[in-house]
Amino acid sequence: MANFSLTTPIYYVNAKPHLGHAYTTIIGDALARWHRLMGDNVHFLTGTDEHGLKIQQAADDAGLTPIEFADTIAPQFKEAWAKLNISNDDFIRTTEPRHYAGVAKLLQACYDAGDIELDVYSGKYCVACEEYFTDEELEDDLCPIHKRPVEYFEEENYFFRLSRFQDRLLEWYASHPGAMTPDFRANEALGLIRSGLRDFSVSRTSLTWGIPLPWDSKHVAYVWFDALTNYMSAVGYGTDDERFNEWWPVDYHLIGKDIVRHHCVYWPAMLMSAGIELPKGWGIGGWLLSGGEKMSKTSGNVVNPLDLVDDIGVDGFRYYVLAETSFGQDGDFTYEGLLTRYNSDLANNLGNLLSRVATVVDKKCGGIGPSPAADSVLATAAESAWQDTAAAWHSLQPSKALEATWSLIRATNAYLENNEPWKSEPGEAVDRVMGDALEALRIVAVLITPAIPQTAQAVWERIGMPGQVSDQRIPAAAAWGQYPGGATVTKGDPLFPRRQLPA
RNA sequence: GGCGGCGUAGCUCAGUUGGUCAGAGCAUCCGGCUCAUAAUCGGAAGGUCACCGGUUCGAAACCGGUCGCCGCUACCA
Repeated sequence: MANFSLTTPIYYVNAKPHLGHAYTTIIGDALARWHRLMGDNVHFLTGTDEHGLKIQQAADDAGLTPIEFADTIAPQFKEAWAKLNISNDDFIRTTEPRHYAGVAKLLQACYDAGDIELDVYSGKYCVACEEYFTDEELEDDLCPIHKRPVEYFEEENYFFRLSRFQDRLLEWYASHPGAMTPDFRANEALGLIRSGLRDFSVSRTSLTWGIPLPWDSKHVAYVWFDALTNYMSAVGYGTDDERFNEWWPVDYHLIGKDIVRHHCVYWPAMLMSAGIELPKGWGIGGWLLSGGEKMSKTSGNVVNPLDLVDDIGVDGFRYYVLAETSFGQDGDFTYEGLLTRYNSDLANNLGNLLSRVATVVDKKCGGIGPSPAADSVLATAAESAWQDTAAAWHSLQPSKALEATWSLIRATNAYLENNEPWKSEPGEAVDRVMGDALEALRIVAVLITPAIPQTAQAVWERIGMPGQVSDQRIPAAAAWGQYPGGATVTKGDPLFPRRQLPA
């Protein structure tokens, strides 16, 4: 059994879970479930990033200590993922002891390698923000947030000598083509490296809410060494070498396009310095916009994913997110689009297919599902459907995977039209057609498991299959002809009641 | 400014290395069916493949140019 591990970014606890978090996490979950279906031993990691100035400030504002504050937000992410049916195997918080151990170990390794050195960070600093700004960010030399003059400050920081890694990074990526997906995002990342790399600071003395440097406790690790290291500390780096060796390197880091630099440039350089193997892959997603714009309170387009789950169901939401967007590209969430997808694909195609099959089996076969024919024309449709579905998941294209699966649903609807079993008297001819349709639905149930697991199980049970569909294994379970004659087929309420589009 | 990408049916987009490549889904219209959630199946309509020029026996696809749009360009989806 092969190991397959993947990660989402860890989410900063200065905000509650929103549509963007849900988007990346759902894609990760579907991919994790696909690999479990393939029989891989999967480790799917997500978590929360809890250090830093903003948390310290937010905690102060709330009259809490930083950890008390983080303790109020982190559970909200866990609850959100539970509600979205996210099957993460672990949830790491950067405030956990195991993470402290991992960060300390990585920092020490890079320090020992001579790639972390004391230097002076200088820049223009807004006292109100307690942040540095670049000249581009300043507006007429004023802080863009407070509109007040900034001061020139110098601060003693430890720096990671990223500038030493430009050639090594380019060489590594050249010898690992396809590591970053999709290609156009990979090109952007390579462009960043070619344009020259500057050292970056890895510590602050002005900050207290963080992990102290092992060799100089006056300094606290600054964001990147802290956050990125979660991917390793979660699987034992610094605490359990055996476990770490089992799970590292990770197969895929799923990330958003805005953190490419840190994951595809900083992170591999840090690992090189420490003498640790690099990740095998990066999946770089676009943003899920809302009504064509990035979500923001001011434009009033903020979408709460949990509200949508209440409205359209967890699988309705998951399906929409996975089917409507092309991974890598920005997607656009619209409520109309959500309902249109739901009606056409889930209610009309899949849900209605299940309904009509159950009814005909009830009327013509006494409610007992007949076995399929080995030479059904649907067998070839099923074969190409699962192969195309598999290929799409493996190239990180959920929307294509679903499209491929849906081709079998369409073929099955057409098959029923061509044979019109409802016109025939009960008998062998009808049994054959309905057995084929049920077999197609069995395979569909398997193939939709990663995307819409709850629905997959419901279909599985309605057609009378025993046990958990998630226990099925591809490719064996995708092979034609396994629906056992004699199973009880259940008519029931529509899986996806059609929804009225708002006028 | 620099680097990169895009402009194909009303909409969202597929179109490997140039030769049935002019396609899919949704939407629209017509017809069939009535087992089914007014669902489904079939068919039709609709595109000078942004524009101009070039290479070629042949280009949506290769080259040059024009117009338009977009992404990335150092701190967290």
